[in-house]
Amino acid sequence: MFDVLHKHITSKVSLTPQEWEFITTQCIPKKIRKKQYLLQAGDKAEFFTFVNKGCLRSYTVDDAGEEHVVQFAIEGWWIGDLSAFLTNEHASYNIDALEDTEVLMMERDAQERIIERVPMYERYLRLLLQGNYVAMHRRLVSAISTTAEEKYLRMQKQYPDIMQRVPQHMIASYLGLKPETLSRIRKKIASDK
Amino acid sequence: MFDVLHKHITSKVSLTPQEWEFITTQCIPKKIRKKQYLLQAGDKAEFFTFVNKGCLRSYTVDDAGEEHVVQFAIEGWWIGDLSAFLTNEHASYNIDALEDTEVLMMERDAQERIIERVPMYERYLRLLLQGNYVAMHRRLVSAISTTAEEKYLRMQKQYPDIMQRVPQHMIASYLGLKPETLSRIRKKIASDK
DNA sequence: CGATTTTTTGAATCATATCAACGTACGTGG
DNA sequence: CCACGTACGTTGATATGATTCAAAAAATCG
Repeated sequence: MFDVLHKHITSKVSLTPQEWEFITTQCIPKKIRKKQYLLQAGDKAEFFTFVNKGCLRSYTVDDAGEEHVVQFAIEGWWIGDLSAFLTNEHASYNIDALEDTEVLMMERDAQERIIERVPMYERYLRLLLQGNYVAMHRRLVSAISTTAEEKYLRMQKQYPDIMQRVPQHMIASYLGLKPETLSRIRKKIASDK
Repeated sequence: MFDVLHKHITSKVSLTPQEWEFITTQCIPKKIRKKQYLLQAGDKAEFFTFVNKGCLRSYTVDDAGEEHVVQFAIEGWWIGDLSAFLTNEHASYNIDALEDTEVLMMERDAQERIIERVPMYERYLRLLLQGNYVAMHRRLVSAISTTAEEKYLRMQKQYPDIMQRVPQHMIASYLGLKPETLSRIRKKIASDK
């Protein structure tokens, strides 16, 4: 049940068995069926979520009613509206399941309890935030300064596992492209070989 | 000399006079002439910089030799290669001065000394990082899902002060546009009124 | 199996980039 | 302080990349 999380944390920091035991007491396991919401825009963002199995996606809806995928998360990823979680505000994203999914939910208070009891946990969170920050920055530079094809190739290289399991039109959305455009790019790449 | 920084920190957290005094001892004031580099890609990112007066910009250079402006910073802003600073790696950005500029430089060790002595300083940093994160996220969504004109208008709304003092082609670069395109957008907006 | 969603394809259109030329502002050395 | 050279911004013509709209083919779901 907690294997994936244990592996993830101990790949970054060391824990004593007691510390790990405590962390597990703070997680709320939950199963989510495909298409079900985990979080909706406007909800209080009371928790952050670790994916044990399955696949989730977060997205915003703009004024024109268009969905924009913000993030995908598969096994071993955290997902949530980080800025809302940190600032204790209402979520501006929706999160839903693209497959039947098992997650561990951690409430804000639970995070704080862990930080108090497990000194290395704060470092783990900082590393997580940093990694997130760096990845987002790369994505921003790519979004601003490359063509659609380059964006697609870059994503394929960086997240090959995700490409294989999420619908193509959501990848298009993540990249800021129209589904038709992505379809044509794929065709072109295939024929280039 | 330290007024701007004092105002900035105390707008987010409270400090005792002694704490503030200590912080000032950890800052290295420096003057930078227009066009001079503060940091070059490949340098060790040993410090983070607070702008007292003037204007700086950070940018990357891509494989094709094109510059991409990552950030501007005027009075009251921090600037640096945050990911390199946090991870203690080499900078991937350049930072140079767009005007004659006065900064306070803070080394990594200095930040750590302050964190030790001034408990609220860590919270200040966290708030800074969060704000940064949220702003970057908005910029990303804007980059992915809006037209050139919308990006320009959004930036004008969010950073009117910066628009007035940096060269137009750098704003274009920040937005991921060509200078000619930005010129035409401005013309169109002016005539729409 | 039928119904719905997703992907593909085509043609027309729109937004932005490119290339080239020109005018203007700017700062730099004489 | 002036004059020259370089940067910068604007404009026009054209090319390219991406979107839009419509429809058909393919995949998935119940």
